[in-house]
Amino acid sequence: MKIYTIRDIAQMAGVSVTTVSRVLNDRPDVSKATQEKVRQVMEACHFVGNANARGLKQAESDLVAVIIRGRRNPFLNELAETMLQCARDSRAAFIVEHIDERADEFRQARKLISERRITGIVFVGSRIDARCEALKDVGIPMLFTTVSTEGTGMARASSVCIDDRRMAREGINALLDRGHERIVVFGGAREGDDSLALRAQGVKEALEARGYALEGDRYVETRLTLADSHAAALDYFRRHPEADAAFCMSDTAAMGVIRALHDLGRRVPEDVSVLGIDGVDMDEYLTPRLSTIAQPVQELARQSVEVLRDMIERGAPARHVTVNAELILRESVR
Amino acid sequence: MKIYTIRDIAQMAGVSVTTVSRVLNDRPDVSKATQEKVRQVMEACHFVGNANARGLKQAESDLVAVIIRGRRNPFLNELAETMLQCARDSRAAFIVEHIDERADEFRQARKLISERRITGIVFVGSRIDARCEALKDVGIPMLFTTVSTEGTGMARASSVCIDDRRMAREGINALLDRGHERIVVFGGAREGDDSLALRAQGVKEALEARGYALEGDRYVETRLTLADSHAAALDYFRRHPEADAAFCMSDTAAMGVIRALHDLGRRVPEDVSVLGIDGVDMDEYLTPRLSTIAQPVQELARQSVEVLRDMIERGAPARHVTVNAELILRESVR
DNA sequence: CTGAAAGCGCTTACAG
DNA sequence: CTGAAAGCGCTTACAG
Repeated sequence: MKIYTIRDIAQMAGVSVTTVSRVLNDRPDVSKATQEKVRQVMEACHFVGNANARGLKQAESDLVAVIIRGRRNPFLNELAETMLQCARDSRAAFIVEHIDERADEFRQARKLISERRITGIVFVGSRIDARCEALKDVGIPMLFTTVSTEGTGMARASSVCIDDRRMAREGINALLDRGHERIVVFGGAREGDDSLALRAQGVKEALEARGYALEGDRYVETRLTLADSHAAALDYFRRHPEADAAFCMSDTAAMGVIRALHDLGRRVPEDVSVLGIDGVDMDEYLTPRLSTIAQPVQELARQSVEVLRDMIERGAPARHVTVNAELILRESVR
Repeated sequence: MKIYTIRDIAQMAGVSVTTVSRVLNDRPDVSKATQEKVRQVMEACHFVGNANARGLKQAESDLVAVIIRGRRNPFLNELAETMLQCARDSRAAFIVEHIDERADEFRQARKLISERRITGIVFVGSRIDARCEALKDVGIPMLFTTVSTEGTGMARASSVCIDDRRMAREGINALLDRGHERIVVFGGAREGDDSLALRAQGVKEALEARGYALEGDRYVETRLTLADSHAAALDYFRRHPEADAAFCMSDTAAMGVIRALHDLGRRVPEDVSVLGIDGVDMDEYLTPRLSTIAQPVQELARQSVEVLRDMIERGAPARHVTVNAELILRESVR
């Protein structure tokens, strides 16, 4: 497999390197005939330009990095996939990176900016905390999806997300409306401006508005993985057999919790109702079908692409978009 | 955020560009003192070299591409993740690409070879068919995992996989041993040398060895997604209420089938046993817990990295490794 | 419409 | 141990 360069093509087509470059980039200022000739040679050689050389020279790279937090998170992967589909017709090229949940995606972002001279960056499922400081002087458009960056002081960071706090309130209200009085919450850390922290706040507000207090042990802090939520739920329900509903801060966590309940011989939803949040394909295929607060994946993706494009192509300032999530009650809630 | 170049660093440290490059690449021929000085300046500036420039010049790029077929396939993602972990200490850099199941990963591979001058390529979950022809003249080491490339004529392609045919036989035997006589199979296309085709052959052999024929309608060809397997199973079990076991060619498909059975009011495993194949974290958290033929993810990953490294670093010829899968019976099989 | 030339930021012989 | 210079394969003013 011979790898051709633009020089090889130029030689074979009997034109200059400049002309080949022009054809390659669909510039209008090439005669029809020349264009045809060059294109033929390129086809015949299966010519593909060297991305390194292009990236090195080109000022306007149109290269956008997408950093997904967690390779195993089905929701974030669905969202990223949908975003890429929405962006398919844009002229931007994407490099997609998965980063371990425990790694620092902001460091990685800075690295990519230097290393690849990208023109934009998307964070899928990032957490907002003190590390934001590291991104304040970033000069390229950034887009956070599923989490708000309003008020973080990152001038060039837009965000598209649901109203986590409100949806958490709705989730709790739905459980209360159905007669559940002893609700346990499996969530993440409650401190910060994180979407998980916002959900925790929403939970608290909703309970208090109805005259319930959120005692400490009704909120279980856990990593939202299958294994951790399962272990946390086994432990909790053994100690609190009176609990009649669980609100889980991700659908994955909800799956772990449901399995724990079954392990303890409790029925879902007859004995305990379970509500998740995110909304993934799988929810409808579980037994029982999982009730959830579904993030609008299409809408998140569409808006994210639009906001980022506005910033990159039209120099628009950062903006913050809230989209509507939807409470979907299926079998797992009584 | 200023982006520094090697020239900036050289200037600030009062040395030549060459020297900075040497420090950057950990070459031994730099005095301790100079090294220290340069390193300090680099740290202070958070210097990160331009990957495009490096890639353009460097002959030995040590850049390996990993192409994963399907962003939504939990098993392949687990496997890829594990491989990257195994390779963490190697000096190679990886670029990971997800490619749509319907897209042509071989075209993508050729593109990457030209575009990025990679030195090696890994296919995770690729299908083997006529398109292989396109890879015969590829000059760099290739490694296929979960599928065998023995006998395909791709000189530089190694492979690491389980014995799909044998494991399919074992799966069928396990079901037969437990008294199931009306087994339906939800699989992929039966033609070709694909791992799915091999599994189909194994199924046929096992049934025939015990005196059963695999009539046409006992093998349901379907895409192994939740939605498709669910629809296929609904249709099948409506027409064949007598079927007492299902063997599904992926765990994802098994989930869709179980949901369909529940939709039809059939119990798993009391009425119908369900066996999957692959083995993912989630299996143990489903209700009922999913029985499966588990591919040894760690072993696949470890061997894949080793074989590829042998080829790249020591010029070893292609080789084909078979690792042992394990039948794990859980609640979904009676 | 076309081409010669400079230059992107590195690495790598080569010379000292 | 250190540096000046060539060159990787492109793109982009600039000139014609």
